[in-house]
Amino acid sequence: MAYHPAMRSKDASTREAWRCVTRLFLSDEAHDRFHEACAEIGLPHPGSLRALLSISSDPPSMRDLADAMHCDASYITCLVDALEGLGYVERRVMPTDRRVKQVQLTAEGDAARRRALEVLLAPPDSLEQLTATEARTLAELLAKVTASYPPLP
Amino acid sequence: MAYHPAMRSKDASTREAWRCVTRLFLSDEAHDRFHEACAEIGLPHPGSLRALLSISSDPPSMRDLADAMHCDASYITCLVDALEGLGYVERRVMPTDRRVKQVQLTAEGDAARRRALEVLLAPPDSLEQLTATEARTLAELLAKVTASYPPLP
DNA sequence: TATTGTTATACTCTATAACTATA
DNA sequence: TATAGTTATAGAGTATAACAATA
Repeated sequence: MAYHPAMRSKDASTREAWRCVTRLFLSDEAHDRFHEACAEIGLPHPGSLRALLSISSDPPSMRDLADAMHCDASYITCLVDALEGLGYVERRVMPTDRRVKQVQLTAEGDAARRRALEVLLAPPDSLEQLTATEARTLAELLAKVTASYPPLP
Repeated sequence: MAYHPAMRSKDASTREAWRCVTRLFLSDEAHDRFHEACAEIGLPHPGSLRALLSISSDPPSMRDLADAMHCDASYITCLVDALEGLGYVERRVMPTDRRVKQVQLTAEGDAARRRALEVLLAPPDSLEQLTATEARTLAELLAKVTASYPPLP
């Protein structure tokens, strides 16, 4: 195969970028932030915060949540129990199919979610050191990369 | 306070960049990759892979590993047991202080680590779609951001 | 019969407490 | 006495299996 400098360079750059993401991941920066956000709104599991963030204005069923979070339905029961206990969500039996329960965000739940996001999305010091131009470029590139991932409320 | 467009823009960009990182984090992309890498080299816990990756050529003590991983020493015992059972590391009593055990990587351990990294550092499809220039820019910016984080072997 | 959700239970990962050996 | 490491045990988080209600 012929030498192809552009391809080789692109591959190396892509790998280097992903290596940095992996380091970010291993640094527990985002992980710790997640636990802080849970503490902020009194949630016991990180799982219940993920569930809270997954609930859109179109109320999902328990099964929808299980699918979105790639976990077992029984665990969703546990997570939604916690959210309901804090008054952040309500279970509503769907009239058209009485097997299904829809998970509806309450006003308190919406406020709690906003507070949790405030903690979660506060950038760490390592990002603050970028110049304005660098920050904008980074945001644009990462937005392109994460376009296919589930949105954040 | 006076209106200061550059600052405001920088803050918004930084937040947007971090929001993307959080989405990447929530997507379980890196998390799943970690489990794949564990399976590749027969490790039971993700923790034991983190430990394997933390071992430098200057063999750390059990306590060094516990400090580096911010976890309890007893858990390090469990992780190193797993690594030793697979022949990836050896415990060596330090001659100058016989309380201390140094964790030495074996040739098998070094090979396993390389295979694990191959899985771990293979960039996901979402990154492959960048152009060569974009990938290079992203790598540079992320390298700057993660400069203060622990390195990856 | 198949699907939604719940309960009861078990497994995995990680921490705490009590202990041994060395300093 | 204090520190390194281990053992035994307990806790948090998540899954599996059996079940009830509805379709």
